[in-house]
Amino acid sequence: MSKTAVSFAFNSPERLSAETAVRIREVADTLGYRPNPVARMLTQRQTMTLGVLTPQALAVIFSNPFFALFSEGVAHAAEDLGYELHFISPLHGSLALAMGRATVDGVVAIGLSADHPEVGQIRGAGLPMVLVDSDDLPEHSSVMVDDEAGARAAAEHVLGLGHRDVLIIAVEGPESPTGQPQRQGVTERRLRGYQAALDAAGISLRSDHIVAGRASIEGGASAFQRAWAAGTRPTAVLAMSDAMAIGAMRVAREQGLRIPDDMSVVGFDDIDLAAHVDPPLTTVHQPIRQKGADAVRLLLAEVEQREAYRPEHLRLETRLIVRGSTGPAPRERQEVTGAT
Amino acid sequence: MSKTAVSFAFNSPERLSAETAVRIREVADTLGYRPNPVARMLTQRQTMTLGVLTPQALAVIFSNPFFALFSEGVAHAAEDLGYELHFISPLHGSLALAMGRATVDGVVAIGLSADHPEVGQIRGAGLPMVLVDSDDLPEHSSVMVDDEAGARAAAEHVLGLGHRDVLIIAVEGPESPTGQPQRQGVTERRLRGYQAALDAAGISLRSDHIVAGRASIEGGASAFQRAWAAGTRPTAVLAMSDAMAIGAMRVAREQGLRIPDDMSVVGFDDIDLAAHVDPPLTTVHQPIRQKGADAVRLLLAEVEQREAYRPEHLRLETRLIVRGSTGPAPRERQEVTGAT
DNA sequence: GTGAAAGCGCTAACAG
DNA sequence: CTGTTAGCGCTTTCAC
Repeated sequence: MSKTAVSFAFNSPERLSAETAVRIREVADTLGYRPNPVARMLTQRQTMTLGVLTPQALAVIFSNPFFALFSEGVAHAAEDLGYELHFISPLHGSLALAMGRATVDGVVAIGLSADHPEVGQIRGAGLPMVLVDSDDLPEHSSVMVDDEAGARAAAEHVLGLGHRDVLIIAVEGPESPTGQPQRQGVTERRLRGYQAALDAAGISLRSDHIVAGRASIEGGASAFQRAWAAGTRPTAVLAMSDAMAIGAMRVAREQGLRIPDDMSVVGFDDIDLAAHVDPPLTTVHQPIRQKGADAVRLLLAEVEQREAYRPEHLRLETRLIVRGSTGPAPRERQEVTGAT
Repeated sequence: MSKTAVSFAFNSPERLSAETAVRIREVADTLGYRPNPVARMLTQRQTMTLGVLTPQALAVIFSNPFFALFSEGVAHAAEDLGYELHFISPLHGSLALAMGRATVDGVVAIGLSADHPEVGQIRGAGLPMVLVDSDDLPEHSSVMVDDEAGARAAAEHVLGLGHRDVLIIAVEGPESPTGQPQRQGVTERRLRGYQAALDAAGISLRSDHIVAGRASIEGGASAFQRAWAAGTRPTAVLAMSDAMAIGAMRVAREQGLRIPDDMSVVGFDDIDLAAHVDPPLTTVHQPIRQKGADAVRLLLAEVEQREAYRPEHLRLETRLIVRGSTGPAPRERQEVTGAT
């Protein structure tokens, strides 16, 4: 009984007499032996593991509904295809360091702009990668969503309801860490969408009617709070994430506003919670789970057929979901606002 | 410039002239070279990765608030200590298979009873492991919560409010997969707690006043629905998870019941959502995040000081949080119930 | 059907 | 300070 025999017993039992194979496995069981998976990875030159690269600490992933939904899609696809998943988040503050440790066959990067140093590093190393919610890099597959159209639809909706005084709650830029994997690119695209609708309606957006915060309930609450304290009295709020919209609603309510009677609110993402808050949130739906699943599918295309591989660039649809948080612009409030 | 030099440049730059080290790293960068982490793991005989063994598909982890909270704790501790995290969930339906692939230095097993075959496999292989919400195995550290005391407190609370007709919504046994990582052991312990309080009050629990379902909102809804359809009209519901309690509340409301006026509901876990439903859920708080963090801490004690290691068995406290979903037993309803 | 030997890419004694 | 060498534990041709 040699090493070869043992190896065969585990990997290609058919090349051994059935009897020997069984015997070997029994002995292995008794001894508590298991083939060392690291050594195995080394000789096979593949890890059967996919990496999910995120600029966030792992702990926030689990508390961020957007990320949780995305991971659900990724996990589902990876498991189906027999791959393990490895979440790569900053190690001792450094994503590059974590990336150096990561034993993966390819990487899904979410919320990292294409000029992020780690993205360059991975490209240089020739590791397969797909970019999600980033920019289009010709050599890499990517998945994004039509943020601009979604934002425009949201703005057109409130405009159609007669609102003329709109507050935009944006996600903070990359300077300060955001609570959600959406960065410059996404924020910019959504802003462009809002702006386009306002322009078309001949409404100019005052710069103090754009506030920013982290993409969380708290972030939305404090951003709205800040605007309110500064005397801003919009009849409608366009938030770049549902979490922020929910935070804004909470503060608004604390200020005595009724939603949607006194003020309308629109979110973005359509996380599960959106339908269950009171009032149910009008929002822009994006297929978050599917983004994750598609990203994995694209990544595996690259990982498994290195040769004839052609990058694909997916752009998924968004759509406005009208629920209870939006309504006609209030007459009196409009006047009050006019006086502000 | 030899392999050694390169290795040093990455691992112990101080053993090289500063100049050479820099030069090597530059060349490496240009070439897109990075030390192969798998080979590195092999020679170092450690992976710097911890495994989280779960009987659930990864995709459900992200949609299960209990699990998300637990993972948050695990992730936080692991990141602090410089370890990567690897979630080990059934591969092609087999946990053993996934375990075979897993390149980890140790494992946190959650919701797996001690007699689970994979637990035996890991023990046999001599891999460090800590058990969470399982049974106590003398050779392995473990973390659990005082489920029995928590359940008893919940039951005593409703009893103290005058309730005499109580419905228990339990988590399904291991036969059918549960939506939450709590199995036989946990279910049994909680049941024991409820029972003890009822016994002490001289109330006998009819067997049709225990229903079970998956530990999710839907599971709770359908379990309550089933009981209701069978004519059960309790004045109080004790659910073994907040998600189930919330599901039961939804169905109760659909049946025209007002909570807590017509019926009281108590949950278990105290997930974030519990405080934000309407009415806010009275529940048994357990330190879920901390369970995760403690498990990692214990695991690392074993991983890093193999020798003088002594297993520890932690039992964390639970405590009743009274919120708006419980109130005095309704007089009339009690009579109605009596007639059922 | 089974054993011998080479090598996956790296680290770490050990010389030089 | 730098190069040589021997493994880490496995897989995999290639003979037997």
